[in-house]
Amino acid sequence: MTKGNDSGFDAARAMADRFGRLSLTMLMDTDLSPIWRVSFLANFFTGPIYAELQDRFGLSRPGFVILFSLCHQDGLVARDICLVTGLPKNSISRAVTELEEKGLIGRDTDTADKRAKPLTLTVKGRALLAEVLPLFHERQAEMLAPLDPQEAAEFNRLITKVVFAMPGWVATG
Amino acid sequence: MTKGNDSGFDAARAMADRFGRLSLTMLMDTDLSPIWRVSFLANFFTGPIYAELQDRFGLSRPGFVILFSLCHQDGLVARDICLVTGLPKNSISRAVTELEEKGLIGRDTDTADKRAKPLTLTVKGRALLAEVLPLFHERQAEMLAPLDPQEAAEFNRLITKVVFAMPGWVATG
DNA sequence: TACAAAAGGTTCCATACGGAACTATAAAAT
DNA sequence: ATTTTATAGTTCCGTATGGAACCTTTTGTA
Repeated sequence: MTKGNDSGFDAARAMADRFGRLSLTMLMDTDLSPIWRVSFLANFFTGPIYAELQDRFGLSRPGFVILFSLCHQDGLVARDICLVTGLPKNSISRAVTELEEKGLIGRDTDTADKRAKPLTLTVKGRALLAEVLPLFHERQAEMLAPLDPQEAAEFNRLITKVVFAMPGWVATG
Repeated sequence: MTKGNDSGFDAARAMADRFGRLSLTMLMDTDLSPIWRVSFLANFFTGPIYAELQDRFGLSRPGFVILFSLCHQDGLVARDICLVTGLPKNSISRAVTELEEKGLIGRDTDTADKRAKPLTLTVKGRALLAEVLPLFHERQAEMLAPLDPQEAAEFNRLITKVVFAMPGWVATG
């Protein structure tokens, strides 16, 4: 990428070429540009990668989140996944069934609470996850690439601050 | 909000209460936490507001984006909206038809290019938009509230930098 | 010109999605 | 103890979604 005094112009032109001239307005020149930038980033960032996941690995978005969650904490139940993703419980239920049928996770019944069904990652599930994770790592690296280390650290600090203030204003479902 | 040396703890507890303990792990302690924070913010940020838009005003997400785009630039065509949102053209086509039926937008036929159908905001559409925009403004203010002015400026600078680097790595659809 | 390729929109159709009702178990209340 | 209320998951079903085929107009090419 050109690093000159015209790099701002280059970036704007590349943006317009790829996303249309309107995108410049939406990202920079409206009252809602800050919020639009967040949506825009998340949208074009995660959208394509989940599509690729579906195509290449037959793994749905909820499916991936379940595997990813389980690799960090075994024995989670469906409700845990619902809370952290905001997805409705029937979507998670379907995805769990699907993952179990594919042998990617196991589903027990809690002896103490027979309603709950703790989930565990199988060897096969862990292997698929290992295959898939690099895609996300690459993507994340690309996202942060334009920032130097100090900027990246500051960006992470600020977005963390914003995110941790959310419980105060996000509607309680 | 409590501003003491325990505010970090308070924030973490509030987060766990609202989104589950797992959310703390996902937001802070994984290799993909940076990317997760972006998704998380966008998800819980825009999700509820679009649901409210549908319930209270019968306005779909594509519907809102179309109105919002048109208020900044009249005469846009469906394709412009597709590019800036990443939504497929049939979704936009449906939304446009719906908005026209409700009298919120007008749809001409370009005399120079009879394929294109430039859209315009009607008085009614402009009025609905004026009614709806405050919701987004409030939401945006809440998002940025935890940051002081310098931090907010820096956050905006950094996310802009990230977003404008996207054309280099987002797949060309 | 003609003819192929591309582009803007619409329609068709299979699938994904999420609200609501339901089952089964657990906790709370009287 | 019995009844009510709440919770974990599943199933049902109408709706929304998006890929693919299609129509029409425009652009590029021989």
